[in-house]
Amino acid sequence: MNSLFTSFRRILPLNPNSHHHFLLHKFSSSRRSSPPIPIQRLQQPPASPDSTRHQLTVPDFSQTDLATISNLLENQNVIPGSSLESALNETGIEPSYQLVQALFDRLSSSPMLLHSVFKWADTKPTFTLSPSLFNSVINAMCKARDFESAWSLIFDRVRSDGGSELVTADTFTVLIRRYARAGMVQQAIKAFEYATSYYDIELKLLEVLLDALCKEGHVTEASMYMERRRRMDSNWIPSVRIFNILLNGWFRARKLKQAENLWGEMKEMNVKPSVVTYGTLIEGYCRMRRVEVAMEVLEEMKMAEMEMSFMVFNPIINGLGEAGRLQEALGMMERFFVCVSGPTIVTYNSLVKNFCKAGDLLGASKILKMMMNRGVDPTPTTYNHFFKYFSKHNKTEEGMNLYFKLIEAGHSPDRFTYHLIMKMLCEDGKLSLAMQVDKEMKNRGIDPDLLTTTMLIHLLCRLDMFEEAFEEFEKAVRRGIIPQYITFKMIDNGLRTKGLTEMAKRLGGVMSSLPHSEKLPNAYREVVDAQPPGRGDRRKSILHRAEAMSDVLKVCRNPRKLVKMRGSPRMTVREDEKLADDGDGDAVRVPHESSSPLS
DNA sequence: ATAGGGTTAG
Repeated sequence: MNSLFTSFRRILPLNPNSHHHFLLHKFSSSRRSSPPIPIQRLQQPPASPDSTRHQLTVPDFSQTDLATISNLLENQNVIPGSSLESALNETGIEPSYQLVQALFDRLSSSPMLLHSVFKWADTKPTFTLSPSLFNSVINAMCKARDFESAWSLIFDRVRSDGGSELVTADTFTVLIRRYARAGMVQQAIKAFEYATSYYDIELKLLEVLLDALCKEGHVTEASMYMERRRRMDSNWIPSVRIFNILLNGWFRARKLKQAENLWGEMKEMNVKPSVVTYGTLIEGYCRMRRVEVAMEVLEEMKMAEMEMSFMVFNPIINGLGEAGRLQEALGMMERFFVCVSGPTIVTYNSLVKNFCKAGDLLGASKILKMMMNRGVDPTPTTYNHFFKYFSKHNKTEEGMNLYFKLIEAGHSPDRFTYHLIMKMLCEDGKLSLAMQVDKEMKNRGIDPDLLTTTMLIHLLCRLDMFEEAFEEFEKAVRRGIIPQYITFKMIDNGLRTKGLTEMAKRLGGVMSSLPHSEKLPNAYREVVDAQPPGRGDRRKSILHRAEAMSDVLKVCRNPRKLVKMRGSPRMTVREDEKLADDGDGDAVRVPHESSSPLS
């Protein structure tokens, strides 16, 4: 830290007359001690609904058992299930609720192993299957797209009269949501119809069905299904909840016209809108950049004496800010103050963002002061908006000033903060600072990633420091990062031009040991073909290209979010192999037909 | 987990 600070002063002498020096004092006023790095992690298995019910029972699964079985499964994964079952029996391990649950978590991608484990546990007399464990088997099977096994499990447990202790409405909820997620709309509907023919749970499940379809991007189908039911029973009036679900679906799909039609229909049918309805409308209109209309809805809501909260104020304040109407946004916040919930961190962050976007840093820091006076602490998101501004306008010095202030005040920058800072420093050619920030980022527990590594290496190339670039390249690979092909090419070209063929060969060796594509952005190929590596403005455009490319490579961690944003023309999502499994274990969508008993 | 609920885009 100290060396970083000194070198910073050497490279960028502090300028007390900087336009943005007022920022220097803002963040430090909420001085607090640096939060300790959490060392201990929870050792216990995640609590499940069933285990919390018997809180006093000693956890009944040992890590050794889990390891033994995991090991067994790994070595058996090509041998048919029957032999696996006997192998499991030979271990002599008694299945328990938690052990089985833990195994399911590990097996979510392998339906066959899942099935074996389930059968192994299920045949033991000491093992009793609870409804929630049963549903989690169903869930795991469906997640692995083995709907057929899920159905056969259900049919095994359903009595001839259709009743069952295990098969409940929740079971079908799981099934329906999973079908919807897999894009199998017809199967989702069939599952719903099957369930409702046996159970008296139609209303709740209908909501589940429509909600699942809407959330997975099938609003039209959801809406058509509702219409069909209305035609079947002309007296039927859909619940507010159903209207809300569909309204939300239309807005998510950015179909304003349809949303408005439904809203009209709702009024025609005298279905009284709820707070959720108003919230959905307001948020929806704001997202469609129709703040004006959103504010009309707000007035209507007031007339209806509905309680107004951050659910309606936040989108409007953000909408006004996005439209550059910052004074009105502030005015709206005044109204917000008098309501019970009052402004939240989201409100302040949104205002800070839009003041920064408008280039009004003074306004932004006033918001900052306001929020801290009200006891709301800024989050990394808050100050990232400032960094965004500094990075965009090449205000490296101001950016670094802010960075040091934050560190001194005990704040913890996040990954995005470091991305912005590194971008700023690399574009500005501040090599030694960039190297040190990179180091500090590591020390603070944020692992360097493809993006920061790429920026750093490309800077080295720009500075004709190809040997150092190679060194960083190797380091990155050792940390498990696969550099982009363009990065390799840049170093390779540089080394060859400098006559360092031996090093170039080593570089080539490292690269070919890595799985990689050989695609290059067009802009790069043009430049390289036209002129050998050198300095000049066009080199800079390469850097920009490379950064843009690595931005694209950022993987969305949560597939649900992709689904949420789907249909938005302003969002470009590459639905390719990069969208593979994440923590939740949801598989990539692949069109796939099921041969469930219903299809 | 699921009726809205948030985070940064040219």
